[in-house]
Amino acid sequence: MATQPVAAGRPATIHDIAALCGVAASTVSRALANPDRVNIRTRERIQAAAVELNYTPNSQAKALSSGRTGAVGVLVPDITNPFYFDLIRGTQLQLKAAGYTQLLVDTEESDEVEASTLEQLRKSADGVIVAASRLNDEALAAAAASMPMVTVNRDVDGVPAVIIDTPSAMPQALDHLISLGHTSVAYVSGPAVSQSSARRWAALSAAAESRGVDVRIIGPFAPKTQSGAAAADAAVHSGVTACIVFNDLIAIGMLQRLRERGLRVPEDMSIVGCDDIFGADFCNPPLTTMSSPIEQAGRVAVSMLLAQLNPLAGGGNRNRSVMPTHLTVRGSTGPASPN
Amino acid sequence: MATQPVAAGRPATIHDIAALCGVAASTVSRALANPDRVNIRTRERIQAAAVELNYTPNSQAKALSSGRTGAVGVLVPDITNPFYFDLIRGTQLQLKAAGYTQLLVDTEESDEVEASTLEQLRKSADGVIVAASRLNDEALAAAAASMPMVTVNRDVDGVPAVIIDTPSAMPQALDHLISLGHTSVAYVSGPAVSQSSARRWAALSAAAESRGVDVRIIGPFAPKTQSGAAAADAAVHSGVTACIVFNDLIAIGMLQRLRERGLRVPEDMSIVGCDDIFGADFCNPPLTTMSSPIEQAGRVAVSMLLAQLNPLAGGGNRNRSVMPTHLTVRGSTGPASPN
DNA sequence: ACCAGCCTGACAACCGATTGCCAAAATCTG
DNA sequence: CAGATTTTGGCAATCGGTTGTCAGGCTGGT
Repeated sequence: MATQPVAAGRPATIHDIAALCGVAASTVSRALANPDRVNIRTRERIQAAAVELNYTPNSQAKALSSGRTGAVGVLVPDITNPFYFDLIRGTQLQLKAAGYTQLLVDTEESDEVEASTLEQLRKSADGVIVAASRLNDEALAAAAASMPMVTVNRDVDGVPAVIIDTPSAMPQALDHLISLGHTSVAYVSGPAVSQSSARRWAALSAAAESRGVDVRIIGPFAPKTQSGAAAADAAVHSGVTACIVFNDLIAIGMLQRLRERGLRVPEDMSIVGCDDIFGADFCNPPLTTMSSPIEQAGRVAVSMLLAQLNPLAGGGNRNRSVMPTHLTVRGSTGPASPN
Repeated sequence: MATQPVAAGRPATIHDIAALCGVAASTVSRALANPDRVNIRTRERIQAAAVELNYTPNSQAKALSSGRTGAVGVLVPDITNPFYFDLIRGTQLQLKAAGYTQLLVDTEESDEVEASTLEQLRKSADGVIVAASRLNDEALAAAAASMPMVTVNRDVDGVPAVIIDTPSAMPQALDHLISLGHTSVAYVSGPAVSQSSARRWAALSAAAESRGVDVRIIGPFAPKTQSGAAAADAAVHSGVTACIVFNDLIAIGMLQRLRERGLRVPEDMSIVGCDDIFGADFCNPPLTTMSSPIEQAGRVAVSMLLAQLNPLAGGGNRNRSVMPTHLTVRGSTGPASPN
């Protein structure tokens, strides 16, 4: 089939179409962009020519003249953290559906990388989705003021956010442990700059107070399985019989460490994770954890961002969306040892 | 601190600098791009002004006029497959170090999505890294001819490739099983269009032949944990005592299924995975698998691509790089049951 | 048939750089 | 000190579109 234009290697431009149809380039631009600004007959000729020449608009040129880039940045602190997989997939799907390109950046848990990335993206993206930002509130608010932004798991005044409501599952988790007979529980905290960790701890300690059980905090720990060893040792040393852990990565690392030390889970120590990441269901023992619709969170974040970009398109401009979370009980929690 | 230019919201352009320094825009461009084309004094004035105005070049404009976009596409079949995490991180780090932006795309295991993505990237990226392509050889070669490309785990004539040499570890794996007394082994194959799976099977069956053991192939199976159930059932039904599995995802799924069915690993069935992904070390039992330096593979792929983009920069233009693989023995393999 | 007013499409400026070409200036040479 | 050579920096075209402005053609009303 000779559908390919005989033309040279150079891809077709708007000018080629114009020449072929005997009209001006601007007319071609209009015919393709806002079709009713152009006579239907001309338009059809142009569209036919565009198809024949296998025309695809040059996105750089479009971006340069229109100011819109058709790209959205997605910033995550650590690409290799499974928690972000589903989030990324959610944003990717929704962005693609809307005709946007996703620029995925791993900010390496660093506020500086995050800040410089945002600065760069100001010019090269129409907006950004920032997951688990490591920036302080001022910096984040400033960045949000300079370009459309949606945060995930980070609540800053005036910045639209998708919040994965893990704190609300904290009482559930605590009650679960209490019902198993635990009275002394540790919260294994995440990075000091993580708002998520702070919120989880706040919710947990409030719940503990109202129930009259002893909950202490240990940490902070980096959100990696490797941190699990230190966390496990700290937990054992603190004498608690159960831990609620900032995230599954650390929790899984703790599982491994406890096993190494000859301690049994859940007989000697119950562990509750957070996020229900890939692996939480098949680690040993399977991890009791808090689950939420992460991929959906990604999709919602994109929708909220697009609503900012096209204010006209209506759709009640929510600026805060909360994703539900629930406790998923598996094998890593059990009755407190009679001790 | 008032480092910020008093200037309006609009970010500084090359013209602002030119005006401030009383030179032409082209001079500014040169001063910043190839500094020795311009008098050192002028250059310093310009650089100072650039700093003062907080100038950052507009990447679209740069791309439009220079033809180079400063972006590299990275295509993976499934973002949520942990195998690609380290690869992605490797490419990201190396690309960032070289001043490139990574455009990460999930092609959803679909050749069509892959093809259309490549088409789009032709205009908006300087090159692409294609991992585990689902395209046929002709389509891939054609795409490679139209833009700089490096493949990962895909060998096509004339296309530079990084090959993760899992096949070379197949004899190791087989010998490991033989030494444990297994004489009847199944290869659990991956997607029919996966060249990796084909190569692994070829290596395995060759090794089996030379050793006189019985190896059969079952599958194909999609590279997801969910496929593990069907794979496990098929393996059990085939009567083998050990499986070498296309990848860890399927292997982990099999572990779960076998447990559900009341079969013990490794007592009733030994399982060898492939890739040593996140989770392989903490699943139950920990998975014997084949490991390679995946992140390094990503970095090498980028280096090879950059070598294509800047041919001058020297650096022996290899067009094929093989990453070593070795067997990592964990708990999922054990002596064959006397049966 | 005449004039107002709407359609249509062309012209040209512009987005923010890069780059070939050329002239003025500075330096070197004899 | 004149002529040759090298620097240095400006002009203007170009990349591929978008968009404001405007003139001419067509329509309709009277």
